[in-house]
Amino acid sequence: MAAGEGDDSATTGSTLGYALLSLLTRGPATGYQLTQQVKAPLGHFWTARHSQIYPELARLSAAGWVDSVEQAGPGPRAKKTYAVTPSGLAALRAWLVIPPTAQPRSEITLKAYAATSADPAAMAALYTDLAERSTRLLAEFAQDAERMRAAGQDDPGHPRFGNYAVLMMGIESQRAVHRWACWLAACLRTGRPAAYGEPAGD
Amino acid sequence: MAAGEGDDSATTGSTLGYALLSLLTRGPATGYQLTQQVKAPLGHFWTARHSQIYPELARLSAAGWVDSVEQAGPGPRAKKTYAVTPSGLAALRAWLVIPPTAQPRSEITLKAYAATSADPAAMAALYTDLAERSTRLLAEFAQDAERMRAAGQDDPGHPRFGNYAVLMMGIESQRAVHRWACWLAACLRTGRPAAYGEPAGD
DNA sequence: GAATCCATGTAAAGTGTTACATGATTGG
DNA sequence: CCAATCATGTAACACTTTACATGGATTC
Repeated sequence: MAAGEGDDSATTGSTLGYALLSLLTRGPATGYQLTQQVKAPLGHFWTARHSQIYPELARLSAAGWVDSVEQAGPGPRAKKTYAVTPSGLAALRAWLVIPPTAQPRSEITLKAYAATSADPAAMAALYTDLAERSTRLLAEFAQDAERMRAAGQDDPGHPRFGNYAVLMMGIESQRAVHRWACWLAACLRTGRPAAYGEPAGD
Repeated sequence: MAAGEGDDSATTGSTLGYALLSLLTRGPATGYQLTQQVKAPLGHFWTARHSQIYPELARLSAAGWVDSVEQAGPGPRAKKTYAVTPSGLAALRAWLVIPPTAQPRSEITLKAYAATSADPAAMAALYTDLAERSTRLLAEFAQDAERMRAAGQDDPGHPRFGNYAVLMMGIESQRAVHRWACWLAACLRTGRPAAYGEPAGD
């Protein structure tokens, strides 16, 4: 430990840092490009704004987990293209196999918890809308999945297999949301216990 | 607007505030009791620590959305039992019918995005563990659901119908996680695209 | 010439976790 | 007597969102 620079294996990263490293394993990118790439398919399960991404890239760079090269940018500042370093990849690999503990947060489920306090018709409309939204998303995701399978991305050996895996989770989640929202809307509309799995006029 | 106190309908609450109001619609409770109650079934989709709950109760009280009565507590401070006020209930009802926009966050899905960067056997073990965990949770949730149905909580007219609705979402979510984790573990174990819906020796 | 995209950053405010701090009561 | 439960709070830190700030290049 001579100068406190370079690959210090004692450094700990944030989840956002590992998310950015994951994105950079697809290839070098600028902060701006990462901001776009985090939108899909990762955005269904993880989001970050540019205001969070730029400082985090600086931290990753200070930790020696990414390298950057500067080019003349369009604006007043230089454009920086980042790439993962070997120590960054090692850190990512170590983080990946740690079982996650974070609990999910779902505002729509929280609202269901208090469903009986609100107007039943308005709440039923909320969950009917949600069911429609999930139908749209499922159609969209199914198309994406078809395209990925055609490109061989459903093979675990493909470098972008992770994109396919995340999309599959999106499909499973939206199927779950759709079934639940249909059931809940039916309950609230009729005012009586509804059976599960019946689309009921959707 | 005379004194700046009482029910000021312009006040805006945080999601946590509405979560606490939702819990209090089940009946008056202390901050400590709310801390316990937020664990299940709501805890599968929303959590909060006591350090967040106590200050939020103070804010709700200042907004006139809850009332509190003090009793002699066991410790150095008085024990406060909170109850929702009519203006608090009105605020909750208004919030409930606003369509939520917050995106869910899932660390386990984020890790899947970078699955190909890690050791396949270690990653397969991670998702096999996840599948086992979801199996355990599903058995637990099924029992809870059975108990609730026996108590008539599956009726939208029951005051605790929301507990049942949240539990149903828990069941749907865990089913989705189970199918996905089994598929992903099979992919990583065999190194080849796996078919969906086959439990594959679980 | 107006809008959008590319591209980078900072500041302030809000939300959430971990740790600190106190003390009575109950059961083993 | 030790541990857990009941019961309430604060402080410091980490994470996230919203808003502020700049300015070139491209397209309508």
